[in-house]
Amino acid sequence: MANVSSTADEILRCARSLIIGGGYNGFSYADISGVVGIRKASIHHHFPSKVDLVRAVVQRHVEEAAAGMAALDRHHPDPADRLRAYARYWAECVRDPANAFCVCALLASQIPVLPEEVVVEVRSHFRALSDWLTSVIQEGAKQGRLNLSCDARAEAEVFMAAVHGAMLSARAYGDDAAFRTIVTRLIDRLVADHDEPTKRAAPGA
Amino acid sequence: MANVSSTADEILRCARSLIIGGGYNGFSYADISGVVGIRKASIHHHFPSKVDLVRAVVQRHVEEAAAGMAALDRHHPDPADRLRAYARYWAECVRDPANAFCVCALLASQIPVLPEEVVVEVRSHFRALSDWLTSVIQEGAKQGRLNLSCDARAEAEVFMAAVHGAMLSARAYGDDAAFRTIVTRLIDRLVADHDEPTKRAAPGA
DNA sequence: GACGGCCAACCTACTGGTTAGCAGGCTGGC
DNA sequence: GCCAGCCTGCTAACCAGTAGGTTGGCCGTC
Repeated sequence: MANVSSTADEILRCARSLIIGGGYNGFSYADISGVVGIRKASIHHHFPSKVDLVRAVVQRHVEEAAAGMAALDRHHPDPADRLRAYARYWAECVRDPANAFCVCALLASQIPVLPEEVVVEVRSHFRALSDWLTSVIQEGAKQGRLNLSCDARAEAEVFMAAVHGAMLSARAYGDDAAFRTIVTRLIDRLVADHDEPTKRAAPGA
Repeated sequence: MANVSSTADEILRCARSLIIGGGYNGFSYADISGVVGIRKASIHHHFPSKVDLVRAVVQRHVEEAAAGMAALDRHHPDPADRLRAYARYWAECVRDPANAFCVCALLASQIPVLPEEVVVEVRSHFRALSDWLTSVIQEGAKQGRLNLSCDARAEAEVFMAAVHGAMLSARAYGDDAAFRTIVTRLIDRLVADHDEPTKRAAPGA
């Protein structure tokens, strides 16, 4: 909402990248203190408990994701292009170690040991992303730009799962190109299922 | 290799389910001590350090996975059936909270904070699984049972990513049915791409 | 008597969190 | 104009609890 102080902002950004690195139990207040150049107690001043901090990180991610999806909707009238732009965005993130995973996807893997407050935020992100992908795919099908092999919701769930799994594979292989390969395949299959089996030639085709 | 003592075995099983719950930093020796009914020091007797313990868990998982894939090869001559059996196996695991994730997939998400010894084991599992899926899909394509939209390796990478992502979605939604939905779609698309768009009628079709 | 399995007691480092308090900026009242 | 009062941002010092790990020794058995 209101713009928070730059220190709280820095703490959030730092916590975010630490979570992306190793999840909820993979970092401590001391880690943040070291990076931001502030004492542990000062972090507690901005975020009383670790739960508050992580929840704030996730909430911000959810907001930014919503804004990002809205921006994609605005800038890419063609649903196929919208999916490609979404993929490009994440491909760029995956290159940067501090950004190489979706905060919510990473936290989702640790849900059994996560505080409930964080779980609900993570869940809401999955719902929002699935909803958006469903709408994009639905629109693409209506316009004849995308070829679905089942209903849009199911197609969207497969898409989302594959994107998250691709982040995992990139990390496991230690090779960010793995992400791009998988996601490109995924989109090609949706966009050019019948006429262009392996590669898209030109956007207007 | 040689069958270890039942205590070491219990420790391994316990550590495994704890890792599945929250990853490398999501459990402690005290947690295991509580569940197995043994003192912390005794765990160190069997596994000198946490790295040794987790590496052993992953190594066992890799071995069991190899055995499982070999068994699927033996019991299911039809590659499409083999993929379905693989999916069924994991669908069953996902129902059980102590088994609801692939140990290697979960650890892969935390690679940046993992000791190198564990990382190499995790990586080798991803390679082995990708190799096996590639061989199954290749064989299915040769036999005309599967319809590929790209080369078998790429198809296998998409498949593996989607399966891992489906585990994540099931966890995020708190609904193990989400896993089955996604993976069923995924296989249907491979098996019955052209003649049965949404649902497989009978195995012999 | 050597060895495998186990444990009590202990260790150091670090965890998330609290407390009391300081410096500086902004306010209102005189 | 000035000062009291308050708020924000920050910190040193401290806390109890827990992390992974070590030591020395007990007990059975082969």
